[in-house]
Amino acid sequence: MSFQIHNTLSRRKEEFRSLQPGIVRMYNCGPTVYSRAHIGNMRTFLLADLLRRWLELSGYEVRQVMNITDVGHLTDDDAGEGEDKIEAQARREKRDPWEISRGYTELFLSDLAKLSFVPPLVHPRASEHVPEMLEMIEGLIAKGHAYRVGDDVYFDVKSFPRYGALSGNRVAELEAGARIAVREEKRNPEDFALWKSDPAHLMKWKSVFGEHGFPGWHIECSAMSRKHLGEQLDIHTGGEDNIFPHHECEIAQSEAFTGKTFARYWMHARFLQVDGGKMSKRLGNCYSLDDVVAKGYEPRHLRYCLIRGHYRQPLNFTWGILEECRSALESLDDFVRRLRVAAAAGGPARGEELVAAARASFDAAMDDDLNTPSALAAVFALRGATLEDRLGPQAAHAALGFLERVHAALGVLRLEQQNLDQQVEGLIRARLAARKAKDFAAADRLRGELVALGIALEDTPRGVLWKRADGTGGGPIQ
RNA sequence: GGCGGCAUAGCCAAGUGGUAAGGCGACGGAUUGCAAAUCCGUUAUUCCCCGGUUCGAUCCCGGGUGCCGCCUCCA
Repeated sequence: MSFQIHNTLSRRKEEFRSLQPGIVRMYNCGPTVYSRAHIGNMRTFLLADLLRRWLELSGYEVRQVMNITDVGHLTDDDAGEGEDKIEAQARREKRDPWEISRGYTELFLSDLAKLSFVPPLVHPRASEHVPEMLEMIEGLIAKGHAYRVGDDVYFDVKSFPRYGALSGNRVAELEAGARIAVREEKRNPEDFALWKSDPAHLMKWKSVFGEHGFPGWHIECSAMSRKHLGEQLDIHTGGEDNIFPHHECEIAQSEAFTGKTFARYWMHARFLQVDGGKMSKRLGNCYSLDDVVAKGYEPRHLRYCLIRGHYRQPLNFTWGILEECRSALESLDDFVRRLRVAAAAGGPARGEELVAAARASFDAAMDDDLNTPSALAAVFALRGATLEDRLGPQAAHAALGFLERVHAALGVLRLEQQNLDQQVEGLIRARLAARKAKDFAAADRLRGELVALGIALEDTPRGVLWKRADGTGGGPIQ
């Protein structure tokens, strides 16, 4: 079975094949760093991380680029009007816009790290790629796809007949839409800004178009992907809202400039819903990772919560659901401990076919357009088999290996072994001896001491399992 | 108005033209020195509604209803 990807462009699943054998060039639309990223943002970025991980496990070298938009994203991009989002936030916070973008960039990267994202090759900043953008803009003018009006530059949508192919929008219908762009200087209402000039703008650059210019939002991705990955991408990802206009515009700019297909596979994540609807500042449910942690959850609980649904399906978030996710994940932690016990125990070889079947199901699910809910089901099926004691030591060992793969793909398990300090291990062994001698009073007293140290015990037929009260660590003592 | 998506048990969520994975929760039983965990059993007979195609549809087609997204800031 090969890797199947749902391509927004064709609206169907396609077999994934990279342009260059063994190498995948992937560009992920990243955040505009004007505020704290919320858990909905994370769902979209998680699609990128999941893809990265699965492609690598499938044997590809993945050249992954996720941009940081730190300039040029206006509150009304296509009209080329409105305020720069970062400058607007700077005004609200009464700070320098560069401070704003730097601060939120750091927070964003720290959130990704906490959520176990595999770092991309590079997180290019728009502000550091203005020369590359200008090169493309001037090239587009030279090729007749863009035109200058005063010190502004617009892309001429009518010069690119495929405009609308990704989103299904037709230019004629767009004109009749709710958005009426009233920039009379534009040739067509749907033309979008490549470069704007405004002396009042705080983040600005000199160029052939004047002293006080700044780039349009869409051009950054075309320029940065070209610089870091070349003219043709294998995969381009983003949130569903990016389909139009952002990605439609990127295609137009890049393809008009290079004459080549920009990206072959487009993948878009559905918006996360909260409390059954769109999250909103008004309702106060634009939760960030900090809110999740403040409620006592670990980042991986959120990660699990986000992969429990398929990325193209609607997914709802509530605190109650997050709590269910914690329970599910803890039962998987327990599964790992049981496996360690079974691997260390003696007994005949058996159950290897169950591990092989789980792995086959898991791989098939992931190959099917990253069907994480189905992949998770394969893991739980193996957990069931383990708890029924159907795995011999070799199979248990193999199962642990399988879980390494699961973790490499999903990043939600806890597999690291933690050693007990000698004092604690001594107490556990003393209690074991007391139980064996049927001195239950002493055993319970020792367990009390361990609880005070934050260690929980569980007696099983094969020995004692310990774990820390906070859920970390744990393993068998025999 | 244009473009698109979704509707599966108490909650969450896969999936298939031949009668429904998995998780969480709940209930009953078992096991355990105790505890915890675990095990067994039960928990969807309209898979939103109405038509149609078919030997047969939850899955295909048409219509309806509801919700969501883009077209306007948004991942």
